[in-house]
Order: sequence, then structure tokens, then C-alpha cells
Amino acid sequence: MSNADYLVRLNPEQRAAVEAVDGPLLVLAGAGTGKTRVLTTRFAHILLQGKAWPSQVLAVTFTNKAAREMRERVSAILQQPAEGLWLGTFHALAARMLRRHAEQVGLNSNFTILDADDQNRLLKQVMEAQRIDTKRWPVNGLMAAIQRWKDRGLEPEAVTPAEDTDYAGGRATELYVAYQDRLKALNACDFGDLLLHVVTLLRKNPDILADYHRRFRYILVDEYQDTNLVQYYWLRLLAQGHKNICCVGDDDQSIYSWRGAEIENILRFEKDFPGAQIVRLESNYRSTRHILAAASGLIAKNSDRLGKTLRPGRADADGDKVTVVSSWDSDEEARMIGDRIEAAKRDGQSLGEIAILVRAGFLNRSLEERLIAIGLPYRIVGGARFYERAEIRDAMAYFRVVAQPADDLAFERIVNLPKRGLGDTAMQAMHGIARAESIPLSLAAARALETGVIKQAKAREALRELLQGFERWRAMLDGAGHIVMAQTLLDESGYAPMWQQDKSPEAPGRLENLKELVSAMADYESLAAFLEHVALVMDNDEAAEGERVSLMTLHGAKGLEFDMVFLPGWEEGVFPSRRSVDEGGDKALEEERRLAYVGITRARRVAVISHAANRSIFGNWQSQIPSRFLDELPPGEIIREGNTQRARPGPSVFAGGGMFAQRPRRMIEAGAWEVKPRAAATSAFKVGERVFHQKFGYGRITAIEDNRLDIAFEKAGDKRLLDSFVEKIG
DNA sequence: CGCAGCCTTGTTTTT
DNA sequence: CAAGGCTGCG
Repeated sequence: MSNADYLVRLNPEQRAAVEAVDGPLLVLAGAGTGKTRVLTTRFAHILLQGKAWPSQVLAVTFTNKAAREMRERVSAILQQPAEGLWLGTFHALAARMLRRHAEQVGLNSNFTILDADDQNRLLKQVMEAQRIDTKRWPVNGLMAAIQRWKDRGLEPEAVTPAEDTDYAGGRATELYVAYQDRLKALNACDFGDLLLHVVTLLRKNPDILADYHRRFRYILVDEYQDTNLVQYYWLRLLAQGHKNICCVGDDDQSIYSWRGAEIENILRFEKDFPGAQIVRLESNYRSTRHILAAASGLIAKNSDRLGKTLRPGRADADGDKVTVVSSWDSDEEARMIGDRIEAAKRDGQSLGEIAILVRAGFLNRSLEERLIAIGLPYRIVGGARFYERAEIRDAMAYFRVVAQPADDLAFERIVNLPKRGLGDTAMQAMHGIARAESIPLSLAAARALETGVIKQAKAREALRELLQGFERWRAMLDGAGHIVMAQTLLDESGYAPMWQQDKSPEAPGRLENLKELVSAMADYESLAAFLEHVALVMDNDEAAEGERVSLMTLHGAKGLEFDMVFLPGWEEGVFPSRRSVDEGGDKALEEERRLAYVGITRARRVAVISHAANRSIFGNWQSQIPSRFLDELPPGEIIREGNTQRARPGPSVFAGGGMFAQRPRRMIEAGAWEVKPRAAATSAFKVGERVFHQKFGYGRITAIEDNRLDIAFEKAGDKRLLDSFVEKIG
């Protein structure tokens, strides 16, 4: 593409969004309306018009993937590598700013960024030091509260009674203070701190803020609907200078409130930035008209919306209606999906363009089993990630101690790994010294050797060797470089040999991962740069090799598109998620609905939604009620298939016969997802009656609520079922 | 000090 | 059903 015609390729609304360069602008971009194109073209337009140098534009995204994509596309339009840009995720950019001014908030610029696991362990230590019973008061509960405070931009002293929780008898803020103190002592930050500290320092230092005002003439923000309050404060502070802030987002795709995102940020944009223009992108170039209509009909049930109508923008927008399939159980649902994928494959459909999108990870299980059984290649996107694997985290802990001897959490993780004979008592001793003298653990360990508090000679010797090792490895950074250092360390520390001697089946894979880790280091010029990368870029998008079906969560699918999309598990409790709705009420329900909207709008050509009448959850079978979202789909846009009867009354379901095999059973009416709650009076059951269920066997009714029965099954335990799935025993 | 086996417990979504 | 924490033993 020559850079002269980049504007011609836009439709009028997109072009308006690109050309309205000065002043605040909100671009409401529906799914598939060319949001990324607008953002990147606008970026390039600013540069090509000579409005700013590349270093004078701040471009913020949520994910590393989006940042990478934007960088590539801007380069393509500029026809040169886009370097020296302030382009990245909120967290990466905040970390960059914070390192420049770390001393303003009491940190050293080489501070460590802790991951979720470290955060939890640290907070647990803090709580135990304060004699909090972590059984009665789970660490996760306080962690969540602290994160919420940080998401809202609240330092401990800013937590008002109204924002407080009654956690641990009202000691939550006190613990928050202790946790923050501990972080500073460790010269560490958690994820929330990156933004919180930056906002604090910008507020307290007008001169620094003025500096950034001078620098950033234009600000571009992607996925604005997912920003939380601190992110919003940060943007608002920076935008005060030139007021050229452009936020792109879609209120209908706000799905991260559980992580602190405030949909109000986007709903309130015009108030926050007076004189703001709003451009709506409503021409969808992705999906067929039925898919769009189904998604639009569903999202129309939400009330908190700015309002936006998706129009089919494709010339070939005709296509099939959305299919809704009912199945007896999750296995049959998985079989149905597998069959359809195989059929599509026979018709020449590329597997890489097929996705199965689920509400939660556990739904993958039966799907995976089926795909393996029929030999369809698949990949799980966003599953156990590379940098979260134990061996990687262990190796990283070693590297962290090399980079920062004061990193107690890392030191603690590896001091006895491989086993060096340092158990609880030795650790207690070291902690005691560290606390008494206010020194890092690794120094305390050296002191412990001198004072001889570690009794066992073997442990002492092993510890001495480890500490000497760290000095050697640290010295290698200057001469041999970080890659040689890493190899030497993994070998000499005994960590890699530990896995070499391990006979378990996964050991070879772990060694392989360690090799991969070391080779990944080659892309970074220093150990510090590598550590930063790992802390902030948790995704390593392994090249999507080969033709594979993608399995992922609905959250993970945001921003992606596929020819063919399967949406299984549309059942009450699963989707919408019971837990979300219990916690967040109507607001959460609307968010679940937005998630459904995101799911449907991923599909270009084919969307298949399904539900099953029975599903195994937490290891036991439950009877499932079809999702209310199914009823909310416009009837004219969908075709229903299947039913909730057992597919075949063959031996497969109750293999081996057994006590249930011979029972006569009442069949459930076809099309059972239309089963609606009936009036209480019609329930033909009585408390105390003995009943039979096809999967759970015999039981007795303990309570009746409308058409729902609480039943104590002899084998399967207590369940709540729809009465239509149960039969009386005469 | 370390291990094995028991029990509990909890399962959404992630930068 | 899994993983992780706790207990009790060698």
C-alpha cells in the first residue's frame, strides 16, 4: 500500500474518526466495524500530517497482542519500522513511566514486578505476621479487596469507611498498609501498583506531569470500555495538556468488570471531556445478516447502553440462520460439535477458522475428549501459559535473585529447590535474622551461616554453596552475558539436574521448557529487560502452527473472528454464570449478556449455539436448565435442532447394565429447551415421595419449589432438578 | 527434615 | 475430580 491512499480505503464513518484529529473524540465501534483499522490509520495520519513525532503520541492497549498488532500495522502504513513509540499496554507503559520516577514513590528504579502467585504468598506472610487466622479469613478475599482499592486508585489512607470492608474484624485497611510497606521493603510492585503509583506521582509532582503534557500531543486508547478508575485517572491527567484524546471502544463488549473495569467510563465520556465528538461505527464487515440480527436482538435486552445498531456491511451478507442445538448431555453435545466440524472439514472448511468458545475452562473437558477421540487437531488458547509453569517460575526465581538479591519471595522459592536440607526450622532462623536486622533474606542466610544457627552440617554446606553460586552467577552477567549465565546457573544450582534425574513422565517436557526459556532470553539485551518482559508479557503466542480448531473462553476470544463458531454450554448457572449473577445481580447479568454478544459476533459465516440437559460439574452430574439467553434470541434468526432426549437408548450411557439399566423411563419432551417453569400447582410431586432419575438413580424428595425438586439421592447425594427429569415410583 | 497419604476445598474470566 | 494444604509418621 502506498501511504497516499490509506484514507481512501475507509468508509465515511471510519474516515471521520480518523480525520477528527484535534480535541476529544469517542469512537463507538461495534463488533467487526474496523476498530483496529481506524485506530492504526489515525495514528499514521497524525504522523503523516506532521501533527506530531512518533515519540509524541501515546497509544494504549489492553493486551500485548493488540499492542503488537498496532505496531505492525502502523509500520505498514508508514512503510518503515515504528520505533521510539510510547505504544503498549496500560501496564507496560505505566511501568516505563514508574521506572523513570520510582524514587518519588519510595522505590528503586529496578523494582520487581510480582505476579499473582507472589502477591498471594506475600500477603499471606503479612497476614500471618499480624496473627490473622487465614482459614477464617482467606487470603484471596483480602487480595481481591486490595485489588479493588487499587483499581479505584485508592492508597491505603484514601480508603474511606464507605469503601472499607468488614474483613478480619475491620482490620483490612491496616493489613493493606502492612502489605504496601512490605512491597516497598522488597522494592517490589504488584500489578495494581504500577498504575496506582504512577497516578500518585503525577498528582504530587506537577512538574513531572507538565513534562508529559509537553511530550504527549496525542493520546489513543483502545478498548476504552474495559478501563478501570485508575487507568481513567491516568488518562485524564495526561490528556489535560493538549486535550487530544481519542478513545475507541464498545460499551456492548465491556466484559471485565470483575477486574475493575467500569463501564461508566465510556458511558460518561462526554461529561469527562467537554466538547467531545462521538463517531459511531456501525457497518459490520464480518458477519452474515442473521448472525448480526441474532446478536443485536440479544444485546437489545440490556439497558445500560449508549445505543448502536450494527448494519451488515458485506455485499455477501446472506447466509444461514444461527443454529441452536439441544442435547441430552455434555458428551452428546461434544459429539454433535465434533460431527459438524468433521462435516465442515469434508466440505473444505479450514480448521484454523473454526473455534469453540466456552464460558469457563472446565467446559473444555468433554469437548477435548471428543476431539481426541475422533482425531481432530485442536489447540487450547490461553490454557496453562508458559510463564506460569512451575519449572519456568522456579528458573525465573533464580534469575530474579541474581538480578536483585533483595527479592525475598524469589529467594524463598528456590532456597530449598532442589532439596538442600533447609526445612522450616532453618527458614525460621533466617527470617528471624532478616527481621531483626532489617536485611534481605539472602543476606540473612549468609549471616545464619556465620552465627551457626543452622545445625545440620549438610544443610549448612549446601546453603554456602548456593550463596557462593549466586555471587559467581552475578559476576558472569558482565563478562559472559545473561544467556551463558542462565545455562550455567541452571546446571550448577542443581535445578536442571534435578529434573534430569526425575523419572516422572513430565520431566523431559520440563527440561525442554527450560531450554526454551533460555533461548527466549537471547531476544533481550539484558537480564533486567528479560525479567520485565516476562512480568508484563505473560503471553507467549506460540506460532499458530498447523490447521487446528481453537478452543478458548469467551473472554479470550474478544477481538478475534472465525468462519465457524460453536458456543456450547448455554445453560443457567453456567452461562449466565451462577456465581457472577449471585455476586453482581442485574449488572452482572447484563455483562453475561454482553459476553454472549461477543461470542456470537465472533462468527463470520456459521454460529452454532448449544445446551445440554445434563452436565458433570465439580465431578457430579447435574440437571441443567437451558439458558435464558436462548429465549432472548430473535426467533426469526435461529433454527432449532436436536432435543434433550437421550440420543440412543443403547448401552453406552449406562454401560455395564447395573441397577439402573432395566428401569423403564419416561422420555423428556422434545425441544425441551422450551421447558418453562410451570405453575406450582401443577407439580405432581409431594415431599417425601420416592423418585427415579435416569442418571442419579433413586432418591426421596426433600423440598419442592415450583417445578424444582430438591431430592436426596441414595447414590448421588443432594440435587435440585426440574420435575420433568424425574419420575415417580409407583 | 521429608514424605506420603489424607482431607479439604474450590472451579470463571487476566494485565 | 483436581490440586493444594495439613497431619502424622519414619
